Parts: sequence; C-alpha cells; structure tokens
Amino acid sequence: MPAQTTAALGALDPTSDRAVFRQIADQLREAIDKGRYKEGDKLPSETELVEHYGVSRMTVRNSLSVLQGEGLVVSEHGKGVFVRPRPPVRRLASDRFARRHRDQGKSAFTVEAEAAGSRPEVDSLEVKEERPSQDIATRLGGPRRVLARRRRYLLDGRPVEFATSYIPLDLATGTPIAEPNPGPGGIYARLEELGHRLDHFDEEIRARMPSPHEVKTLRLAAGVPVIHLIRTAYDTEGRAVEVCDTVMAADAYVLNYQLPAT
Amino acid sequence: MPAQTTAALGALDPTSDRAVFRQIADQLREAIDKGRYKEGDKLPSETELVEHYGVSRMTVRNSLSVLQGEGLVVSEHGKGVFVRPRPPVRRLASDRFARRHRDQGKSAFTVEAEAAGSRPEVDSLEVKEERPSQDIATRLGGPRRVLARRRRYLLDGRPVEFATSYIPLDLATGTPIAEPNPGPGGIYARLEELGHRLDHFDEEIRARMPSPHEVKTLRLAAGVPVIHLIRTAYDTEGRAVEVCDTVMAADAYVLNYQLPAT
DNA sequence: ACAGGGAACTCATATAGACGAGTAGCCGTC
DNA sequence: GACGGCTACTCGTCTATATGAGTTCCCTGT
Repeated sequence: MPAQTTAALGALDPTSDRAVFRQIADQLREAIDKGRYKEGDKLPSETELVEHYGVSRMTVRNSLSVLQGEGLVVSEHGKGVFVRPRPPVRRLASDRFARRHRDQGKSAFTVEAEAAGSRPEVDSLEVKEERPSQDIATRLGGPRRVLARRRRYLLDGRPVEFATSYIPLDLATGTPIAEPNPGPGGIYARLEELGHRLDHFDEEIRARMPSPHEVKTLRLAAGVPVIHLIRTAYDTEGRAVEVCDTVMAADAYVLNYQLPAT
Repeated sequence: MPAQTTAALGALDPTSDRAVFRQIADQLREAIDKGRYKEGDKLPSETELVEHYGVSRMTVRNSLSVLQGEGLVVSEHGKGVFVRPRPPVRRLASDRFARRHRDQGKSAFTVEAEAAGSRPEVDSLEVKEERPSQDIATRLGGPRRVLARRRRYLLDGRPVEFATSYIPLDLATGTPIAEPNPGPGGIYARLEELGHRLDHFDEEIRARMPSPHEVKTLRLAAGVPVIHLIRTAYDTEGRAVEVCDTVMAADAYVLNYQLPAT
C-alpha cells in the first residue's frame, strides 16, 4: 500500500510569515520530490490534512490547488488527490525529415511510435481550402488561398500533438496532397515528386500555457505547458512550400537539434 | 482611461452546469481576448465584480486565480488586477554559435541584446569545481569532477535566463575557462584555442512549469513556463567538451532552428 | 449468488465574515 | 511647499459552514 498517511509531513511554523497554505504546499511538494509519495500515490485526503495541521479545509484545498497549478498532482472527484504520473516522452530528432526516413509506407509518426513500443493513432483529419491568416500568408510568400491539413496525433490513446499544414493552393490542387491520405512519405515526398526539391526547414519554437481549446483537444492536465512549433519548408529555389503549425503537450516531448559549429 | 468598469461583462447563466467561478473567468478571458481590457489595463476590482455578479468575494477570487494560473493577468497587492503585458522577446537563431559571431570583444548575449535595443546584464557569476550529477557526467563521458560556470542574464533589468556550463576539469584548470571572465568569444573560443576544435552541438529542449526556485530567480509571473535547454558541445574527435544547462523564461524567448532537408 | 440500497468516504462549489497589509490620495500642520 | 498622518481603497489570508456530486464498499433482501 502506498504511503497515504500524514507520517511524511511535519508541523507548521506559526512564527513564519509564510502563509499557512504555502507552508502546507511546501511540505507536500517536498514529500513528493523526495519520493515519500511516489508517482500515482494517493495523498492524504483533505480531511486527514485538516486534522494533521489543525487548519480549516479551505486552507488545505488552497494548498492542494497550488500543487495542482504546478502540475504536481491531479485530483479525482470522489477518489482522492494523486501524485501525477509522468507520461512517456516522445523524442523528436532534428533529422526526422531526412529523405532516408521517407520511403516507408507509414507516416513518420507511426513508425517512430511503434519503434518506441507505443500504439499510435491519427485522427480528426480535415483537409480544406482556406484563406490564410496574416501570419501564415507572410511565411508562405503571400498566397491568397491555401490548403489546410489538420490532424491530431495520439499515443496509446492519449492525444499528444495537433498540427495544421498549410500549402499554397497552386501547389496542392489536383495532387495527392489534397487527399486525406497523401501516401507513403507524407506530403514532403509528394512535394518532391512534383519537382519541389526540399532544401531546408526553418523551425520556430515557443513554449506557453495552453488555451482552453488546447487543453480540451490535448486533454492536458493543469500545469502542463505546450510547445508551439512553426515549421516552414523551403525548396531549392528558396520558395516556401509549406508551413506546419504544431502544438504539442510539453510533458510528452523532448526536442533534439544538432547544430554544426560551422 | 482604460476600461476598468464591468461594462464589458455579461451576466451569469444560472441554468448552466458550468461552475459560477468558471463562467466569470470565461467572461473575463473573453473580454481580454477581444481587447475590451488591453495589456496593462486594470480589471474591475474584486469588490466591483462581487457587486456586478452578485456572488461572494471568494468566488470572484477563484475566477481571478484561474486567469492568473493561465498567465493572463497579474495581481498587485493594494493596487488591483492587471492584464499582463507581453514582454519583449529574444530570438535565438541556430547559427548563434557560428565562429563568425565569436570574434567580438563582448559576449554573444551582450551583442545581440544591444542590437535589439535592450540593456543587457550578466550577474550572479559563480565558477567552481564540483562533482557532476549523474546526468551531466553521462553527457560528458563520465568525468569525476567538472568546472561549473553559473550565470544569470538580464534584459532591461529583467532576468530572462540562467545557465550553468559544465566543463571536464582536465580541460579547464589553469586556463581562462576557469576565470570568471573567460575573455572575448567566451569559453568556446578558449576551447578552440586549446586545440579542441568544435564540431557540432546537440541541443535538447523541454518545456515545463518552473520550480519555486526558478520562479524566484527569473522573477516569473504565474502561468509562465520555462524552456529547458541542454546543449552538449562536441569537438572534432567526438569528445563532449561542454554541457550547458539553460533555463529560460518562456515568455521571453523564441527559438529558431534551421534544418537541412538532407 | 446476486442485485440493489445506502452509508461513508472522496473532492467541488459556494456563502459570509473577519482581519492583515500594501497603495494612493487627501488634508492639515509645520 | 514639505512632511506626516488619516482614510479609503486594493488584494491576501484564514475560518466556519453548507450543499452537491462522484466512488467505493458493505450489507441486506431476494
């Protein structure tokens, strides 16, 4: 049985000017950090904490909401508050778009995930023509209309990322790129077949807190940021042929880049 | 005068099963998104919101703490709750370690910041020998002891990043690398002068919520994640000569990488 | 053996009230 | 005019209490 007693917790310091609910949060955080409560363990119930510290329930709840905001714990209605388990992590290497990775019949996501022993899924396909936003239009060199390809990626049933690719309409119409499934090697393979030999990608990375919509789509727990990656693909003539806007659950990803020292 | 009235806010829907404090947070969030409260504007005071919605003050505070957790607003004791201003952003290009950027008398950070019109500062220097953590040791190929160089970077007085470089002790002792100021071009220039010609860097990027210590060091507002970047520098013989562990305020950075399509 | 009811636990939401402490402006005194 | 204090406003913390709702498990009646 996991430790769900208050044995791991100390007493309050009434002389401290640190707010009581912060002191309690500090103690719980420390106990979690030191492994006295392990991943998935149930913390003491609110009532138990009330008794242990001799404070009101609101104060205890206040402490717990601090830890929840930090993403350290998750509460489950009717069951208890649990130390949040760290999910498996997906590593993205900087050579993930190398041509040699493109000739399989499956998508890069699927191949990688299966290699890592996870069950990959891709859903919520949407492929349609749109007027691009100001930002996307600028990145693509100002096309009036684009093809937008939206999809969401899941690992073992858990959504980890959703992405939208924007391709200038004149490159996409009438090609497999406009199909829901563009075929082996993905749209980069198709673009090259159409004579747009890819030269390089630019990636722009931000990290921020998710919008409520992103929380929903990625089923994010409280306190999990997102990594926002915007990739622009350029062909050998210097033309931007695709912009891919990706939002990833930050707790599910590590990004890897290799830079030459030049 | 900025809109700090409740004019921009609607009424509650008592038939909704959405919690009252969430409804209030939704309305405030929408008003901020739509620009009815602009950056730096003061929101209605808690008392005003209490009167407008006819709920208790705790409920209003609950709503505001939701928005604070999302990083949308900051509260200032005795003054009010304000829409958080977006700070200026520092862009990190993937060629930032190219040799051609190394010959100036100043550090890369200083040069970049001044070019962007900001006032750079570097502080809390600490240079000392240590036993490396397991992780750092592994990345460096297992040295017993390392030189750790810690520093913090500020822009216009605001801390934006702190970093620790770890260099195997046998490379560093008795060289300018062990000095507080390693000289123009930084330690990479010194390493190359010592015959360790740099070949490439590996960068590993994560995003997560900050620890309390990081909140303090970077003076982070609630709801601002950090970008955690671990860079390993390799020389032409494939030896790892430095690991740099950097924690950045995510709202102050955009990372840029250029990948060859290979 | 099993289905159902209900007790006993969990967290979620909300109210009302109190006191503390930081800020800013007004106003009178010196 | 400058200083100092008063006051009214702000958010911060904490208590006490009530109700609702989801989960678990036992016990009882069939």
